[in-house]
Amino acid sequence: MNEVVRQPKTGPKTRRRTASKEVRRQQLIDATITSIARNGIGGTTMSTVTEIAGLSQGIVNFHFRSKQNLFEETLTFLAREHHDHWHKAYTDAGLGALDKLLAIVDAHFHPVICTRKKLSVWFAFYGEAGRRAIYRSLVDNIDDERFEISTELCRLIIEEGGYSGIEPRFVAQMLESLYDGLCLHILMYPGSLSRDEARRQVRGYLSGIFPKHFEISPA
Amino acid sequence: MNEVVRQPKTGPKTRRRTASKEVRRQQLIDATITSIARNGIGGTTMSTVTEIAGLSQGIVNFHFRSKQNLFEETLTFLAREHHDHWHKAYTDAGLGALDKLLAIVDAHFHPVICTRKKLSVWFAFYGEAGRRAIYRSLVDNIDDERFEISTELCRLIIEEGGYSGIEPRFVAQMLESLYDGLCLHILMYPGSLSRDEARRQVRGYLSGIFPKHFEISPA
Amino acid sequence: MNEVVRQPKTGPKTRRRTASKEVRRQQLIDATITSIARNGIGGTTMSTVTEIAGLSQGIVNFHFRSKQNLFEETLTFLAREHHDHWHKAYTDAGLGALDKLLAIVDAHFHPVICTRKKLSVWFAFYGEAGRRAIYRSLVDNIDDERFEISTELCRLIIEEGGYSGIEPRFVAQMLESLYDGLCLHILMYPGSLSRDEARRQVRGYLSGIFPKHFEISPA
Amino acid sequence: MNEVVRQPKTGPKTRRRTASKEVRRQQLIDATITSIARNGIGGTTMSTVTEIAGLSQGIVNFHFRSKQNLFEETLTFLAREHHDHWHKAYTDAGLGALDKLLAIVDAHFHPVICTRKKLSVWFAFYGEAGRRAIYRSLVDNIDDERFEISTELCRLIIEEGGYSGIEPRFVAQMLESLYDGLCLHILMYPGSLSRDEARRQVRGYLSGIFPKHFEISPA
DNA sequence: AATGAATGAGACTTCATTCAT
DNA sequence: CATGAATGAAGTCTCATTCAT
Repeated sequence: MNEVVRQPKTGPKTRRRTASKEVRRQQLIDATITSIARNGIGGTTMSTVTEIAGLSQGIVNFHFRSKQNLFEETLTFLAREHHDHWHKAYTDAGLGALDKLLAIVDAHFHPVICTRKKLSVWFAFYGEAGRRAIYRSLVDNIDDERFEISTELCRLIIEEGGYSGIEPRFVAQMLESLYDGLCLHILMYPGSLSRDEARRQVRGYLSGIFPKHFEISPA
Repeated sequence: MNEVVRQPKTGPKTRRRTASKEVRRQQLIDATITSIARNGIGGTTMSTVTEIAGLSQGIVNFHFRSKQNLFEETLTFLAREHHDHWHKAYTDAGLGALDKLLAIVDAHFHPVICTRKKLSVWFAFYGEAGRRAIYRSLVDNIDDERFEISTELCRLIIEEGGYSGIEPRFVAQMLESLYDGLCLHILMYPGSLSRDEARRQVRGYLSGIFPKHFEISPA
Repeated sequence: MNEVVRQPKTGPKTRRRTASKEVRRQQLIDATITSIARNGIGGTTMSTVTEIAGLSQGIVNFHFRSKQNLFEETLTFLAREHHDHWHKAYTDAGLGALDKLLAIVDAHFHPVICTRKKLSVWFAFYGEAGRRAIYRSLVDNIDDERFEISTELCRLIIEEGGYSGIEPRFVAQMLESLYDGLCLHILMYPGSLSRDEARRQVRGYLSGIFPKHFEISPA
Repeated sequence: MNEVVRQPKTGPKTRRRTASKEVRRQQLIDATITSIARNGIGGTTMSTVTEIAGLSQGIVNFHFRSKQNLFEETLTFLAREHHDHWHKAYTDAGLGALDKLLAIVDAHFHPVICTRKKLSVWFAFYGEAGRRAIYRSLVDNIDDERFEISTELCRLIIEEGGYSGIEPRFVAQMLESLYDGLCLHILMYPGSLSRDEARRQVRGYLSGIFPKHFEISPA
């Protein structure tokens, strides 16, 4: 009664019925970023994320263990992306210390990195005690690495220029604070401060500190 | 939507103290700040606040209309306190423009203002789209006022010193970003950056910009 | 406004049965009717409803959006049931106008329709300003339809019998008031007035108004 | 040290500093009726009542024992008022049985009695199981009295007119149902049915039942 | 007699997580 | 792999009642 020759539903080529694990994960991380930007991290629920991703409710707990984990992986993703970006810029830049430093500066305000969507996530983690701790456990080493590199570059620049009375760590600290302060302003007053103006602010600061290096190249 | 006639099962166990409306309100605002610092704004519930205040659950809705309103009044309180502080410093400072500007700078890092508890609240509002809008509606005019004053002071200083190539608004913008960036670092890395170091960072920046004004008094 | 990451403390103790959306909705509507009859609409809480339905607290907000919506859908269900009942009776009745009118009358006191449980719901909506408005927005068109049909039937009966001094709308209005008044008495004094006696009351009234039509068939 | 001759603060005439108990109670009952009409009985809180009365929160529990008691006293007040009204009309009416019956009918639709505000309270009590029980415990004897009187009047009228096939209790029951049904329509569709039309409906019914009695007196 | 701040039980609602399908 | 119905803890808010003043 059932002699019809059945053919396998899934041929060797159509075996992958659904997206691969990695694709799904990235899809959900992107949706999380979008949702945090749109609804805030407190207004971001499994529903908002999965709805933006166009997937079903329960899938987050399937691919990530929990909401907490989803958030951590989202931050990790952004941190890695950010790191890769400035690190590549730093590596690819010219040989001069200033060039390398400016490459790092510019990386912070690159259109791919310095998005209001992504800034929303960063400041979501800055905004709450518990998440600040998570941030530190996940991102501190990256921040430290950049700080050390920046400090060393400043040291070289100071050496090159024979500047006096300038502490490399002091400048590096200044830069880190400026990145955050300017990004906060970009996030809060979108119309009032553009990425490019922010970049120029930092460069303006550096040109004041290292005047000899900026005499020729106004950038 | 409920209309069941309720009668309290348990008589009052603790004697009730009656305090003036203003005292209770401040008590609850203080508890809110403490709770936000301790648990984050998302982890701050009516329970955490009233427990810290040593009062009963329902009292917040009695004195403030809602949790949302409590948060807004808390921010308003801090904004007013902050404003009064720097504004008084600005008024009381010596007649020189730089003195006034430095007074404003110092006010930002004053031990009463620049507490990690209070910073927690500020950055809680920076951390989420919805709350950023609330922040702006409540604090923008204060921020604007300070920005205008700082800009004008910079203009005067530039005029006095005959500095060239410096844009007053540029410096004022820089200062605002620095306040935020440095405060974020104080909040995130308590051991690594003290209020005093932060203050010195800003002064160091200004001494680089306005060297003539700093020749004699290195502060 | 809360964003604490929650994790259920207790694993699921009862196995979860998954039913179709429509089945669950009807189950909850039935439970709502039962609860309103038992506890009143004010004493009907999400707990009473879900307990009667044997389901968990949160399920009402899952299938209906809110308690308010649950109540509205419950009323809509009863209104539709009632309408379908009298309308079918009206359609199925013999060709005579009186037959059709009596069919409508009888439908009001049919054992499936005229339950104390269901009457409880109707009068719950009559009992409060806000709910009266909801009732009107949901049921008015049905009531209007019946009123128009009844009026037309009365007009035909008057024509047939050559009755004088009788206004069709007047009789229809009388009938509508009688339905409500009698149902209220059934609801309030269960032992004192049966559905059947109520039906006979209305028929008695009509036989007084339209004597010729009742000469032969006393019903 | 304290030899000043003190005079009593409260002279014999100004002793009553505040309104008498009865005045306060009535003030609160009136406010309760207004609130029930405006907010529904479920939306009526101690606050809505005391606010309408222009008094302080805690006063209800002072003059009435509880909210429940306030509601019961409000119903009792209305029941007594209603009873006094129709009973006086019944007593004052002409000697004829029909006159007395019509006096009772008219009393139900008197402008002082048949207010939407007051109807709101009646139907609030009809609308919920628990309150229906309270209604019965408080008002049943009044309703019974009126039913018996009406029945007796109908018996007399039937006797006088020599009507056949009419059951006095049947007519009395009809009248009671009509009162409720018509009042419900007045409450729900204010524009559509006036007190006067309602009164005419009942009279129209009676004129159909007792035609001989209405031959001469048309109104 | 009156006020109104305070209490706390309980209502509605949200939502992370689970799991039958 | 994926879906989405279901659970239940926890949060916000309301409000009858109490009682110091």
